[in-house]
Amino acid sequence: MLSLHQLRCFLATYEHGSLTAAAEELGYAQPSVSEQVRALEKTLGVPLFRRVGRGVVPTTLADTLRPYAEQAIAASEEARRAVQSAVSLESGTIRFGMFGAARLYAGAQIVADVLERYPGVRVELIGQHSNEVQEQLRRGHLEAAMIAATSVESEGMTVIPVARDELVYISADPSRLTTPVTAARLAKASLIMPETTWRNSDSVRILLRRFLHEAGHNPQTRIEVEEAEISVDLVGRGLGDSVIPRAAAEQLIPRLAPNVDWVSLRPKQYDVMAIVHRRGAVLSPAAQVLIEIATKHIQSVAEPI
Amino acid sequence: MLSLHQLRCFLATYEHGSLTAAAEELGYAQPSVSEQVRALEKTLGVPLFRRVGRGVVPTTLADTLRPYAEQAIAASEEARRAVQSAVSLESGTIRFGMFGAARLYAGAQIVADVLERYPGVRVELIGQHSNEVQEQLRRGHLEAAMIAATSVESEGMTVIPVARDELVYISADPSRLTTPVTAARLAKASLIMPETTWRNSDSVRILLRRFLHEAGHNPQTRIEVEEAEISVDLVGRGLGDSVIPRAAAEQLIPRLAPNVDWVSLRPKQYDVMAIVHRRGAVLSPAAQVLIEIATKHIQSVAEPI
DNA sequence: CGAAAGCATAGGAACCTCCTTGGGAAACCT
DNA sequence: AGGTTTCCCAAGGAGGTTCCTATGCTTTCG
Repeated sequence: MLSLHQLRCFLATYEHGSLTAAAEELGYAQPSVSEQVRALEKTLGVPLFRRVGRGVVPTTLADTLRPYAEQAIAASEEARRAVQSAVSLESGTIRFGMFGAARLYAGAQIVADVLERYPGVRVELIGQHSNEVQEQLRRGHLEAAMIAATSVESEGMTVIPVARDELVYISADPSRLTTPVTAARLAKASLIMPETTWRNSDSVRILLRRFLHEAGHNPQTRIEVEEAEISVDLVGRGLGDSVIPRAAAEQLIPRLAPNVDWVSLRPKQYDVMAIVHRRGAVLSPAAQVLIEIATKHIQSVAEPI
Repeated sequence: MLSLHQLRCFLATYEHGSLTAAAEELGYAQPSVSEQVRALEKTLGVPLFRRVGRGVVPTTLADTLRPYAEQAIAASEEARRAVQSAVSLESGTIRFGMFGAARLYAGAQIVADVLERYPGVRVELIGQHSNEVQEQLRRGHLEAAMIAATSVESEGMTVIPVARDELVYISADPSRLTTPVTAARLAKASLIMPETTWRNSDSVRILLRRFLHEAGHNPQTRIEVEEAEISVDLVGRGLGDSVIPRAAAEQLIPRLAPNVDWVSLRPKQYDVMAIVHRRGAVLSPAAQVLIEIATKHIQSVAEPI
């Protein structure tokens, strides 16, 4: 089988017209280079050099081989270089999981920050929802992620809480916002909830279910939609109320439904955001950078833990 | 050190997302591929796959590496292919030595014939003079050549005579061409001789010197020029006479000096053309092809042996 | 003709490659 | 939930490769 080592020896010999000189350049003894070249000639089945008195002379077949050999060597060296520069974050891709709400909070700003610090990299923020992200983590397609920790069955995962965000009750009807909403009142409300696909494992849903169960009530939603933006929009149209993280409320309400306002639950409920990665994993520099930046931003819009 | 083998294992693993599948494709046991990949990771100093439960998942560094690995592999395969096609004369270069006069006889026709039979090849006809060609042979820069055998000290060389060509006396004065020219007459003639640089080792000179010496005369040349064409031209202008191979005379006189004619020497003298190569050398297909074609053409203009 | 240069060969030590076997973890299947 | 399968890693050993030193042979050069 053809090997780079053989090609290296061939090229050195070709350039020097001498096995001895090639060996010296490569830091080997002369018979070693001789052996490699002979092996190459054998695998190709053709003579590459004529052994002629003092020295060796390339055949025309060697002339034919040379450019390809050079290309192979060059590609292998390029490979080394490219990987090194990627590992030092001069290039390459940083891939990081992030659930929908967190992206809403700070996604664009995080990408901008990373690109400012590492102009050569490509950034991928992956995943729509915490559970989806978690699945990718579990499968190893992601190294680390920022997720809503409440929804995590954390087996095999290391979870590092970073910030918490209060869940607030939003409504277009000011009369429902005069006092904090209790479980009893929430159970009677007509709710519009997002994240339909993840109905049973969405962290906000889990929190609400627990909140209601503890007071002996059952959750009940009137309208299910996929996007948080749409549920806020619908609340603005007076079709129902909703419960969403406070940072999401502050971001979405002014934009989508200025007539909507919010009030706390009683007792207050918190969605916890956390960094998550496989237990025992050694994080790449890329992942560490993104964790650092994402944490900083999340903590600037939500409450640090 | 990076090796093609490692890259091959890496690529197979990358494509299958599995060491086992890669091993199967490559025809190895799984631990072997595993070892190669680990060695590659070690030499690069970076992780290329995350080992995650069942299967492995490429890291972004693997994504970075892949195109370079593919390029290196591709170049090595191209190398193989290129050499094979060159050895089968589908491509590559045929290099062949040929002394000036022989090129004059049939050079262009030989090149045309080779190209017709092997459209992909490049042809190099090398060398101005038999001695120069012979030197290149000795140094191994040429595999084989067609030379004027008279001038060869053939030690270490295999010489295969192919054709002989009579040396003829040419003149613009018809009165000197009525009878064959003897050594006595030649000694008195005013001669224009080509191949100045090779004065002492040119085969025609050697033949003439021997021809004259045997009759007790000394050679004497009036004008020395480099090119056979020029000497014929000068003979046409009546500045002297010359002795050149008959085939050269037939080719050059109509073109350069129609008023010139020729006559034999007495006794007739012959320049011998031969194929020459290093003793014991195994000739490449390319060289064999050129020998065959050149021989055919030389024998069509000169007298076969 | 002797000296120097340069390739080939030989033999042995170190290393690499590949295999088989066995173990453990994750995923899949009742 | 428990058993089975899948897939990876680890270990150990056989066989091959690589690389060295030493030596011999041929060519070249003074």
